[in-house]
Amino acid sequence: MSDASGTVREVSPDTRSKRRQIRPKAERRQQLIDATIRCIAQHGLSAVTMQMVTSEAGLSVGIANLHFESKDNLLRETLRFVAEEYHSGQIEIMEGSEITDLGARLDALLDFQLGRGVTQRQKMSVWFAYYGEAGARPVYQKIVSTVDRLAARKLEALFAEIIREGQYLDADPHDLATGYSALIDGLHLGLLVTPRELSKRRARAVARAFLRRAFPQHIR
Amino acid sequence: MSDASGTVREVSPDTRSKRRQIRPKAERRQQLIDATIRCIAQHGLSAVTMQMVTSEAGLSVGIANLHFESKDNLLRETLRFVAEEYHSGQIEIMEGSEITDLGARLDALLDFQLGRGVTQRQKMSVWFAYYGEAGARPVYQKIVSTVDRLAARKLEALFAEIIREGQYLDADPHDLATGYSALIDGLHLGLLVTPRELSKRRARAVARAFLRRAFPQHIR
DNA sequence: CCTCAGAATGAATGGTCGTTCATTCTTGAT
DNA sequence: ATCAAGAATGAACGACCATTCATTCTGAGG
Repeated sequence: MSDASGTVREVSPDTRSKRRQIRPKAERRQQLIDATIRCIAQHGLSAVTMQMVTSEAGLSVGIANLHFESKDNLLRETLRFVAEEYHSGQIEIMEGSEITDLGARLDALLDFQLGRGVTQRQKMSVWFAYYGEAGARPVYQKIVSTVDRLAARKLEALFAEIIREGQYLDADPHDLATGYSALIDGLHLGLLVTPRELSKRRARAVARAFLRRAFPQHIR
Repeated sequence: MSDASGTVREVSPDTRSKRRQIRPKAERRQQLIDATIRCIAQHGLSAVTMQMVTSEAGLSVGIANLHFESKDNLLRETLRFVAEEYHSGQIEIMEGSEITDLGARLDALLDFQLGRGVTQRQKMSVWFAYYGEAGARPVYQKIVSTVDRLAARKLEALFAEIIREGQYLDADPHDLATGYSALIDGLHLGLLVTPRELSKRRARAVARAFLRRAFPQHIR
């Protein structure tokens, strides 16, 4: 599981020195993207400013335009990062060869989708902040749908395998995959907007109930 | 100067004259909320400005602060309007007495949730624009969750009735209602972000398949 | 016809934002 | 030790935003 950036890093434990540091370009870019994620989660996409992001990253204002050409570009790259992290995680599970049992693979997928890494408020906030703008920004639509399509195909293939193995009649892998994905998205939304009324535990139970009704022999 | 020249005369037949009109407060408020919805859908919540909204409504800039005290308040009232419109529509169906057959009532609910009125891009855009900010704005969370809770309870009650009538064993109305609501939310999201890959027709089919698996005697 | 309460206007204001770029500083090669 | 390359800084700038309020205009009641 590519968790290269899952945790937020805090540099230089002791020295809180203001001494400027020169770091490779790739590292600064990631540092800024991480800060952007934190800012979106805390203040909302529409309230994010460049000053906010750069100071969150512990850097000066000018640096964002040095590594990304503009605010627009920084936001775009941040969305791309979050989207790819999520989808590559899914695909790794669906393609991985260490899990051969199809039911176990479904379980692993569900754990990833509703587990620690993904459902952190930070990531979910970013996710839906962009969805909210997607209607007006074709660029965001494209980034998400491009990466989404591949995951959807893989999920459909997995479902088709399960249907074949379990000989589930009148079960359409395409519709089931669409429904499952929508269900997961909806649960993420519930976790974000009404966390008081929907715990992670219950979200998992609900998703699992969906799978159990569809593939009773494979789940539980 | 002669009016026969290129200059446009003020006396055009039925066109909107620039003559200012005085209208009751409630009407102006709704006019501004409608304009706000259109602006959010077209430009995204983070790009909406007061000038944009007021000119979309065909009014002057000052008027927004006359009827709503601030931009923040206008946006809040717009969310409240959309949220209440959606949820009162649902509740009307679930409480209405003209439909006595439970299966038919479910069908009506589904038609409303994925039908013309709700899934118009405008409304969905607004919906998710606010969801995106909900993580950072407790006010939005409160508006949505307050109105959501009631609809969720009604849905759960409807499901419980159906379960009793159909004697569906090991079906939990609470989990089923949560799952169904999440599914609908997820389908709305799909319709908004990837309309190319998810048509309204298919969204309805997917939701219907969910209900059919849960309540086979009542659906289809 | 006149009056005037208050609805509507939009130029002006003050503040905030994204972006720039002259300057400073760091680092690795010499 | 010296230097050049270029990473990092942050004050400054212009653009744009929300909000204000002096002024204009409207229409119902007298």
